[in-house]
Amino acid sequence: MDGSIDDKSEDSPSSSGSSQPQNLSTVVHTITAVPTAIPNQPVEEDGEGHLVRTDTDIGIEKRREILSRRPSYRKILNELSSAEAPGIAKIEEDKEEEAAITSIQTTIPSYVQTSAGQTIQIAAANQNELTTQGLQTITMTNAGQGAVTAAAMPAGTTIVQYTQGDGSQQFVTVPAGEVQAYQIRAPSSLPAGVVMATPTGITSPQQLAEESARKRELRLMKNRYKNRVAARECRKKKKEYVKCLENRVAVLEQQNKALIEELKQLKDLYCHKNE
DNA sequence: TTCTGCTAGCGTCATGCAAC
DNA sequence: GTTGCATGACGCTAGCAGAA
Repeated sequence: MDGSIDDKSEDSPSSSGSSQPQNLSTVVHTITAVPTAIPNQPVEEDGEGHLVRTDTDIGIEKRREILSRRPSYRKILNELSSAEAPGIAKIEEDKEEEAAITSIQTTIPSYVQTSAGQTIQIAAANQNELTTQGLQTITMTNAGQGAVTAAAMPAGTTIVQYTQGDGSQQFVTVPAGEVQAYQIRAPSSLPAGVVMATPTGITSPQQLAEESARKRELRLMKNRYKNRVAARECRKKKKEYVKCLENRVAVLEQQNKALIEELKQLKDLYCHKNE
């Protein structure tokens, strides 16, 4: 470490995206220049002053274990700020933003299913009511009709398309022939805006597998929006954390300079005294 | 002008952890 | 045991700079 924050932070492997080889056994990551945040992380110099670690050395499992033990950015930052440097601001919950998020969260979309082969749009009888649930449009489209056909999707698959409050769209697929077997209900246990489709008369293992896949999709759909927001927050926090560390580095460098200067003066003084 | 490599940012999924 | 949150990993895209 030379005291400066390496631009190739831990974001590098992911941020480089498709340009990076994805074979984990051969990838060499350049990690963040903040080893204190990852205790006992096996690292080594790559010859250019960068700290690197190899996945082949530690293995994915171990790596995950190490990473999972890493405290959150907020925790780290708060510990940093409480331990020293009163100038470092703690990361606190952004109340305004939270409130905004809460209000946005009510726009988690609903979706419904009907018989296949139809393209229907559910219009709002009561626009206000729909708006509060975030449901702007719901469109049922048969993939066989080519409206929004995904690759490798069996012909006849029904696609449930919905539009979120922010304008983004999501799709859920239902295999052909099973749409009729579903009934629509809205259990109170589900969050507002989520309608659950319950299969009836499932017996074969294949149907069970499909059912579990559907359940998984439902769960993911339920979490998707929240997680999108959470990811934004997390990145924001991470940025603040990195900025904080950079500030800390700058402060420490200043202190280091001052101490060197002081040492120099003391040495001079000592030499003159001896003369 | 086109190509290429890099970086930043985003959405999504998986997973660990804490609270209930 | 379940649920929600935080965050790492991954894939994708857009923008930019330098090279051909």
